Amino acid sequence: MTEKQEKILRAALELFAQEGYDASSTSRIARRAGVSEGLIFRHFTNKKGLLDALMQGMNQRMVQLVEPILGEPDARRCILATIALPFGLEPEEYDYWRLQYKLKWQKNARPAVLNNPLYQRLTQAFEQLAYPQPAEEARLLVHLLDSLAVALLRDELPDREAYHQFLRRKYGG
Amino acid sequence: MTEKQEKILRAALELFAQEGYDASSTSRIARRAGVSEGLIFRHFTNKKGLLDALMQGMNQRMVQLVEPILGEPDARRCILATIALPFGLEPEEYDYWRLQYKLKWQKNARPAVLNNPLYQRLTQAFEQLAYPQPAEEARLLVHLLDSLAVALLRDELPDREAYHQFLRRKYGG
DNA sequence: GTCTATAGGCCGATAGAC
DNA sequence: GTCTATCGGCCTATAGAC
Repeated sequence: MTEKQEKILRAALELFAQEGYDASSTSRIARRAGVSEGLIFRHFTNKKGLLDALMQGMNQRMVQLVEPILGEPDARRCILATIALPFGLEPEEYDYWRLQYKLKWQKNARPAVLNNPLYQRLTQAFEQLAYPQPAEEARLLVHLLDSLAVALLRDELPDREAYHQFLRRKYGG
Repeated sequence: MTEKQEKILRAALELFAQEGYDASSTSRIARRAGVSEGLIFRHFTNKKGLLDALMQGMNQRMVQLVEPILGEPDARRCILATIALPFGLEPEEYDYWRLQYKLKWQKNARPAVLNNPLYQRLTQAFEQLAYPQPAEEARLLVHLLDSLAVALLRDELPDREAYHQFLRRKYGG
C-alpha cells in the first residue's frame, strides 16, 4: 500500500462518511487526496472498488475490537467490556463508524461480523449469571450498544461519563 | 390532492425508502407512478419538493403517534405505551420510517419532534416512579426504542412477541 | 384545466484513451 | 497526469390529447 493509495483511501473515507457515497464524486476525492483522478481508477478499478477497500479495513477493525470481548472468560467482565466498547472508540476513527451506519441505511449493508458472535457470547454470559431470559437480555444489550454508538457518533449524548457509570451499575459493575 | 399526485408521492416514497434519495431519479419515479416525468415538476416544483411533501406527512404521523403517550397521566402506562410504540407500527407504513432513518444518515436530518418531548415526559415518569436516575433511565428507554424500531424495520428481530413481553416485564407491566 | 409526449439544454460524474 | 467521450440526471418548454 503506497502513500498515495493511503491518501486516496483517507480522502474517500472522509467524503463518504460526511456526504455519503453517492454524493462524493471521484474528482473531489482526487482533489482532496492531492492526486490525479486517473490514479483512483488505476489502483481501485472504479468507485465501488474504493468502497470495497474501505469496507475490508472496517471489518478487520471490527473483529479486532470484538475479539477481546469474545475471548473474555468471566461473564460479568464480558458484559462490562461490551458496554465500554462504544465509549472507547477513538474520535479519529469516528468517520469509519459513521460510514458503517450510512451504508447500513444507504446500501442495506449488514455488519454481521460484529453482531452475531457477540450476541451469542452475551447470551452465554447472561446464562452464566442466571438471568431468567438470557437471550432477550443479550438482544437488549446489543440494541443498547447500537443506539449508544449512534448517539456518540452524532454527538447526541451529553453526560457521557454519567451515562457510562449508570449503565455499568445496571449490570453490576 | 389529486389521484396522480398521490401516485407520485407513493412511488417516490417507495423508491426513496428502498434506494435512497440521491439514487432515485425523477424519471424512475415517474415511470413507477405511471405518469409523465414533467408532471412531477408541475406539482412539486423540483425533486426536493417531493421530499418535503413526504416529510410533512411523516411529521404529522409522528406527532399523532407520540401525542397519546405525552398525554397519558399514569407514569407506568406512559412507559409501557412507549415500549409498545414500535411494535404497533403498521407494516404498510414501514417505508415511511425507513425513509426517516435513511435521511437521518444521508442528510443528517433529526426528527426532534419525536425525541425531545418524549424524553422529557419519560424523565418525569421515572421520577414519579422514584427511579434513582430518571434522566438516564429515560435516555436508555429512548435509545432502546430507537434500536427496536431499527430492528423491526430491517426485519432483524425474531420472537417479536417474546421480546415485547420481556420488555414489558422489565418495566413492571 | 389536467395530463402526456417529446425534444432538448445544461451540467457533472464515471471511466478510459492518450 | 491530462484530456475527452459518453452517459444519465434534473429541469424547461411546447404542442396537443382527454
